[in-house]
Amino acid sequence: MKKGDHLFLVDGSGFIFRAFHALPPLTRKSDGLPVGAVSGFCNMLWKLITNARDTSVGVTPTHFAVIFDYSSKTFRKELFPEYKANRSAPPEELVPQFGLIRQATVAFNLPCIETEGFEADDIIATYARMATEKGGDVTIISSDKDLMQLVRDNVHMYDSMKDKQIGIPDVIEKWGVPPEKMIDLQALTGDSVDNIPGVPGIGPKTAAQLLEEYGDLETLLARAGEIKQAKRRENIIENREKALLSRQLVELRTDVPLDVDLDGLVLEPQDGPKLVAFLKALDFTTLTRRVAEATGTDAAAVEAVEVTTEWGADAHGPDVGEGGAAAAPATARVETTPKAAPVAAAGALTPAALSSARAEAFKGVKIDTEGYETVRDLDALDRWIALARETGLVAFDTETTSLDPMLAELVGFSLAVADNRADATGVSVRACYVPIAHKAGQGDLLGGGLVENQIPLGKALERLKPLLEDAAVLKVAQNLKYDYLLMKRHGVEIAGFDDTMLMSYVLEAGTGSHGMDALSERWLGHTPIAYKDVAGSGKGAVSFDMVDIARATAYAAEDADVTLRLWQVLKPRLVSEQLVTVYERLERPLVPVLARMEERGISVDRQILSRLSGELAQKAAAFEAEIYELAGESFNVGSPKQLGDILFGKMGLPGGAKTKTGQWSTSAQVLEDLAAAGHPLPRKIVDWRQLTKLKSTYTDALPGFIHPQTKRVHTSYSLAATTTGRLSSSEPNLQNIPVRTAEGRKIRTAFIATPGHKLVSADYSQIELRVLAHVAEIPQLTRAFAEGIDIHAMTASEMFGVPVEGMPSEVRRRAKAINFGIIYGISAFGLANQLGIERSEAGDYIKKYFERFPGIRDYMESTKAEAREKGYVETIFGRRAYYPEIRSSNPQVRAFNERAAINAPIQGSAADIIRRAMIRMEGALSDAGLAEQARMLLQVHDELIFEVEDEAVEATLKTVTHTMENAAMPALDMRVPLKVDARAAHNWDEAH
DNA sequence: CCCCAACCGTA
DNA sequence: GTACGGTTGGGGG
Repeated sequence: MKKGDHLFLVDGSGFIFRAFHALPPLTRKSDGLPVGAVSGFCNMLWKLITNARDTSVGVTPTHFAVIFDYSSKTFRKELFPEYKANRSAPPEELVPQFGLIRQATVAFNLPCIETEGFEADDIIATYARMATEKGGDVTIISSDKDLMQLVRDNVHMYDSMKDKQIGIPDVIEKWGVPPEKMIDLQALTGDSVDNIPGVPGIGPKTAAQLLEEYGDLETLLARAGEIKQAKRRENIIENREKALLSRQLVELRTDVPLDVDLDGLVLEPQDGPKLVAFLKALDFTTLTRRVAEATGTDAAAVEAVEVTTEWGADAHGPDVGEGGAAAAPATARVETTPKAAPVAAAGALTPAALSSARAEAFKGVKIDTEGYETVRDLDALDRWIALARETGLVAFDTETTSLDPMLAELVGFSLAVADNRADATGVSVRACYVPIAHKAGQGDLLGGGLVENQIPLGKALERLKPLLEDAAVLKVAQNLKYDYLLMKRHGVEIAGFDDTMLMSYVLEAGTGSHGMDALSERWLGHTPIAYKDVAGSGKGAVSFDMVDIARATAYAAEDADVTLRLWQVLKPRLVSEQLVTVYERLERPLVPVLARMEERGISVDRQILSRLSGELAQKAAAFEAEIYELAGESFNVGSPKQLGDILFGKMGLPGGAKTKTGQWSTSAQVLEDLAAAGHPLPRKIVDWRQLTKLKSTYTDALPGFIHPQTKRVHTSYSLAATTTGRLSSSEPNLQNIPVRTAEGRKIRTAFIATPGHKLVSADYSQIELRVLAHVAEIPQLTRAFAEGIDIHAMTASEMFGVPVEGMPSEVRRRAKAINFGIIYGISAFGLANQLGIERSEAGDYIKKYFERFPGIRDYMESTKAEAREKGYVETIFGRRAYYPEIRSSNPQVRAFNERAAINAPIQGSAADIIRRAMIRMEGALSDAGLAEQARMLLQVHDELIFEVEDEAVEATLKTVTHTMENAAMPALDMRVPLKVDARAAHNWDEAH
């Protein structure tokens, strides 16, 4: 090693833990072997070996080593037996990956270093010393704070997951001390993870301050008597020995005896076949392809190597992989690289076969993200538009400055078309990116001039509008609602579209994410460029207009490309699964409806919220004072942990339930019980929590969502977030605005109609019980609904033989709880909890209920059976909800899935009904001549909220009620009438 | 800085 | 007992 050489030291043991938690779980498809951390490790190594210069490391390594911990028996353990004593066993999915990562290192032709009795950190420290003594530079690939003491001018750290280099200023910024004082700082603070004691009560801030004042640990200990704060002074004097011991534990050794010297760490060229054989064994298709290409290896000709999950002291040496000890080694199957399947003409294929053939074909073809065209002028754009018109099919995607379509500015858009003249599977896809508003400069106040050679926004829209609004050309997008809303703000109303996200949702609700990356992975076997790799993440993130256009082209055009490929696979699958109707009647038409609702937003009175915030703050403060008084000390009331310590530790109250982490629960239920037993404090806590909840979640947060231009609040609805078919609302969530308590309802008074208007709220009465009566065909329920009888009273009367007239409220309350319980897939445990009765008594109720309503038991049993057999259940309109875990061997998991499967057709059918009402609503209002006067704003599962001109209120109430009550027709004539209550008022509280 | 657990708001 | 999303505290790197 000489000056100018650069040694990379990878903290292998640290990486695996971090990668395991940071990366999504990944398993080998053939056998479920967990390989997520190994995958992250391999990708990181490959990137550093081939491309370190383009990362924030900025240099190419000449020397390279991967360092591991040997075992837990180290010199530190001898020094301090409790060292790392509170470490729990690693997660079971992680265990097999330890061995695989060592094997990966060998496959990469990299030295794999470990030394008995020392930790990886000591070895790293030793090599770093050796290299710098020879004049070389060092980069430690880790973000572990324990290694920060090594940072120098010529020793850097590198966080590979964040692509961030850590130098001296970074250490100072983060810890308040330079790297060489990190040892003293850690000696003072200790480390609960490694069980290093430190000085109690001293955290990083205090430690940095003390070191700033006294220089170093020794001086500090010598002059501890001078510290002003009494408690701190005592602590330090008392724990002097602990601090010194901690220092010994924290300080890294730089004299570890090493078998391999620096010259043994010279970076060797990659052995293509050897590495490919390993990567293939783990099914890392993308990386296999990359490596094969870069090393000129014919991947198809390489046989996957056998891999082993063995490791540890017994597995050391060259015999790795031969081991026959405890765990049976997981062996890879040998597999050839998929080739583009020969496919017959589309006309000869069934939809199912076409979908599969396309998926197979796509999986065998690499997507080349460098081959996309950047469209720089109108002639080129016109050629693409002509191509789209010619084929009648184009994938469209926008790139913007924000995830919020109400705030986003258009930066560019991408198009993809399929070449019809290629084979019928449509494998040949061409894509382009059209930059419009990319900026140059550093993003400071002055930077940010438009990059040259971009089509101006106006010109682009002028060309794009006729294409997007022409229903004869099918536009395909992923999560179209976003692009629809954005384009609508630019005066373009997209017509004639499909949405791959909604297609996936219809096909497989309940089986995971429907985001594009996940779909691409699932259907195409392709990992698209990650957004954060283009625009950064966290602090280093930039908006898309600051992204380099070449990079933006690769990313954006790939999105359109992938979207079109997904469409080619998913569209025929909708046909073969007979889900076209669900998609076309319940999903796709809702996109423009929701986009318009979001665009309209609702008016929120800032003054009301601000006044409420003030009131809540005062009341909460008063409660806090009383709470501290009763507790005898002040503490963070918002911390369940601290609260638990006070209630069940200090005050010795009887603890009730435990949380799943073993903490005492301080839930409202537990506190209510304690209050009922005569303890004054718990009641105060409950009240305090209510007030602070209202303040932080609603009165403080809502004003921040008021749009700067429209002055209204625009929520975002997700169409594909739930398993059952419900919508969800976020940013802000307007589906959980308080209503149950008087205090909470005040928040609803802030949701108001603009002058000259009213808010109309229309909600379905008992829609889920009506759906249940319909699907389970329960005569008593059907009759009661037909006659408009109080359904809970009827239930109570049937069960307990009590006449409805003069029924005690407690009896009705119990029947009501049972009715709700049925919808939720009742259990004796849950019902007992709800009613505060014994489980046996709850069991008796359920038994009696089933005797009276045997149709419900039949329905529940048949629904469970259906879910078990088919893996999914269906709503009355044919929407599917998948429950793959219903066959779990874990009884708890199974029971949970059974209850969910029972609930899904009920909740989901109700969701379908209101979807149908929403889809028809604008037409109905328009037919009634109300299009201009009544605007639908919000949906809250069984309720729709409109803003209506005063004169149009009566007519709107009528139209809305009628549309909602008849929403199931004509597709379905329900056995039970649907009932809607609607009213109008100035604010949401009074309208509801 | 990110993630999870606990808690709690709605239907 | 179902379905969600948001806030806080706390633990981790």
